[in-house]
Amino acid sequence: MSAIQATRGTRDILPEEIPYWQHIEAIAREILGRAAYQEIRTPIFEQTDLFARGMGEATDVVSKEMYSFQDRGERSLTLRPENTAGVVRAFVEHNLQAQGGIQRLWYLGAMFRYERPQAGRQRQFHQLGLESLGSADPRADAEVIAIANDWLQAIGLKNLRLEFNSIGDRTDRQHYREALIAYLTPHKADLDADSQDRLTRNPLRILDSKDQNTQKILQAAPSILSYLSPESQKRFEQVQQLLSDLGISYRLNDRLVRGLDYYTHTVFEIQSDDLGAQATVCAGGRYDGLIAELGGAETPAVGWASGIERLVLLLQKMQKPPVKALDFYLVSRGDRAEAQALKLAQTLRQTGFSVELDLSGSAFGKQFKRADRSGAAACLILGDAEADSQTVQIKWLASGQQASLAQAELLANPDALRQQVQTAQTEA
RNA sequence: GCGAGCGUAGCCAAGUGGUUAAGGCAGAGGUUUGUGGUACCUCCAUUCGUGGGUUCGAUCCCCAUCGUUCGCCCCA
Repeated sequence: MSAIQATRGTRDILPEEIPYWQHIEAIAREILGRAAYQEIRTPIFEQTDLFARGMGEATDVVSKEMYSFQDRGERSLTLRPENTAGVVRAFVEHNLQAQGGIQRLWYLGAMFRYERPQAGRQRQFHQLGLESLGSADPRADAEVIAIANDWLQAIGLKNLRLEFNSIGDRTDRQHYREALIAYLTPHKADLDADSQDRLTRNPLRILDSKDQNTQKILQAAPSILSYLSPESQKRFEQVQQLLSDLGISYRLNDRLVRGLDYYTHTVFEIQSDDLGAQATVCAGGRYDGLIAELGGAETPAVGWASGIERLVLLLQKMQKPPVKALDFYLVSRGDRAEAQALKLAQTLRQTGFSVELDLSGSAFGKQFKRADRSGAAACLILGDAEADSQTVQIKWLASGQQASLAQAELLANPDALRQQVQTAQTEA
């Protein structure tokens, strides 16, 4: 009888890995909070139509990567492949724009895409993202990029690079699209098979083909930047100026296009070279048309999303996980002592200390061995002798110093005890 | 969806068509029946992802399947 395994493309995040996640999330909460962002939690599944309209029917994500199913009421539902559409849906549904000003929202949660699993790519994965809804000001673009930058830096990641581009508004892009098709059509026979197919389906995406010959042909291709209207050009330059003023370095990449249809003007990716084929850890841009597309008022917006698994992979490559800080490991042996040990553990916990209680009942020698491995600052020892006299032995594991004191005395001055624990922990 | 590699204990890992599947780490017990981090001893896979086939016999060969890794596609 074989045991059931986690399904393909999903995985368990075991306690050993959790410190990395908590580190990433804690810093995000801090930095997003300081930037006046508020958390939003939207459903994990939505009506299929929301994603089809939001991301574009022709995109790969919609056409072949969605986890869609019918529920018992015959509704077509889809596990969210990304969360911008869901956040925008909530924004429109609850009329958040009526609250005035701009809405700054962030989210964290599981996303689902039916793809072939690979390093840094699962079918269920987690994204942390933000959406700044309601401002067309170039400062909004620069602000969201600056927040991403601060966050990734505060996490401790190095060697990241920001790729930055503008794809203009719809009209700019239409003109460019025509020019690109006009340029590539004579070379069609020399393009790789995928690119030939994309020439009619989604020509902009030919730009990031990895095929060498295609890239060679593209060297002389027209640039999107030559097709920006004067207004689009101006806002592109403004965002760049703001980034420079903030001291954020970026690489202009006029070949950077994004896979989802809703982007306008600013698009960017933050990439790492340490992840193999999945280089992008954070990506986003402006999406001025999406909110109206989904039934809301015409509202400019900009945002990004970041894949947590990829950040965890990068962190694991560069640092050891933080060791858990345990204050006390409590060993006990004998009927009276064991009964008292639980009470003592609870009292210490209620006073604010962390305590691991050894439940094995095995020989003291074994319990000490576990105490040592627990990483605790001190071992508390409770045998029947101590139980009878209402005392406890405290042994500081790093120094080996041991003392006997009344249980009441241990808790008489929590601040002093906390001080001792901290001293022991910093020494260890 | 396409191509290639891999799958031996919790982890790392050797191995061979033939009655008993190395080793290391971790774990459990003991030397030490109330004192850890060292040392020594003992234990820890009727079984080699799963199912089928070839064979007198398969962990090893073949097929299928599941999972995984790398690349493509695509994306965070």
